[in-house]
Amino acid sequence: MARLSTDEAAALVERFRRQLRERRLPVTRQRLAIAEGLCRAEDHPSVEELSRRLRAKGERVGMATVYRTLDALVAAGLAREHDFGDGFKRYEPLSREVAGHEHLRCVRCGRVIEFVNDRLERALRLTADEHGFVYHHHRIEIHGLCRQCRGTDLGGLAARVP
Amino acid sequence: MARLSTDEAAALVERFRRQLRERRLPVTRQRLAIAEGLCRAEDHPSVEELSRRLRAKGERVGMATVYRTLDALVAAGLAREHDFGDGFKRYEPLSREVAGHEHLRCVRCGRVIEFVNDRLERALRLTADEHGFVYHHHRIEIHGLCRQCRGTDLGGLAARVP
DNA sequence: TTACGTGCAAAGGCTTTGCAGTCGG
DNA sequence: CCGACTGCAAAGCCTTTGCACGTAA
Repeated sequence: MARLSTDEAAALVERFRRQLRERRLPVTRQRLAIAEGLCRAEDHPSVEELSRRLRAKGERVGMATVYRTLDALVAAGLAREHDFGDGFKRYEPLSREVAGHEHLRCVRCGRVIEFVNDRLERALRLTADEHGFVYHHHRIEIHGLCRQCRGTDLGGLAARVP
Repeated sequence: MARLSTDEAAALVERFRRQLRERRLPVTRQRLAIAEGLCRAEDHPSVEELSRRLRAKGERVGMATVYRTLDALVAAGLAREHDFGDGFKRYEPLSREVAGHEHLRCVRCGRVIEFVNDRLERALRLTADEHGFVYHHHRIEIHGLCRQCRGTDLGGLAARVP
């Protein structure tokens, strides 16, 4: 969930550090910087964006390392990967304390906000079961025009054939 | 919806043809072939796959044209675009007669099956509204292991840190 | 010291674009 | 005939990979 408390963020980084140590893998400055950068995020940054923020803080980290570390965080269950159809992936920290949540995205400005609806989630698990599937995960996104953008939009999204 | 009846498929192609004529745009052999190829599909083909099927039928159509025509079909509201996270987009014909539907995808073999749940859809519209969004569209996907694949899987998807 | 990580640049995979030739209306 | 389309190849974007060097343990 974006916007972790300071404690949650610290705990998440600590878990990452522990996982690395347990596996006898080097805990590098870069890995910690990336994990911390992600945990501090209040939104769902892309690799590019996260990289930019680290650079702004004076951290020198190559893009490839950001990609590799985010993959590791996702594999470790400490981060979540999203593709909202912007043409690139976005990431968010995944705290144990915080329940699963879904996303509402503005088609105009790209703003993403979160919401929780347990009933929805239960319904999806049930549906998977009804069709003989073993549930793994799901994806729910609502795309629309946010409050700030609705005034601006004048129907420019009408269907058109090139 | 994949698996359109012959009538629905013909109607969809006819609507495409009409839209083109109305806009004084050329109705080309390629465009019709692509529209028909998509309407005949029983699944959710990628550009690559659709292209391959056309070629198999003896239709010579360049990839760029397939991309451009699918964009046109989507913009015209006659097709739907999906990104199930395979690294490429997939398309399906969108018939007026058929209700909206969601997708259930096998994480192992990629098979996609469809289901309808009006209650879910209403809940999403309501949620958008509650957050001050003007609803545009949504996305619901369930990822799991299908009946055929569940026997094969032995937990090889466990989290791991590289 | 040694195995793994890092950074850079090159390579990949899908999609878009530029342009000369072609064709529908 | 004219404007739009097509096909090819080149370019674009995001992401992954190869490799020499650096560094945590």
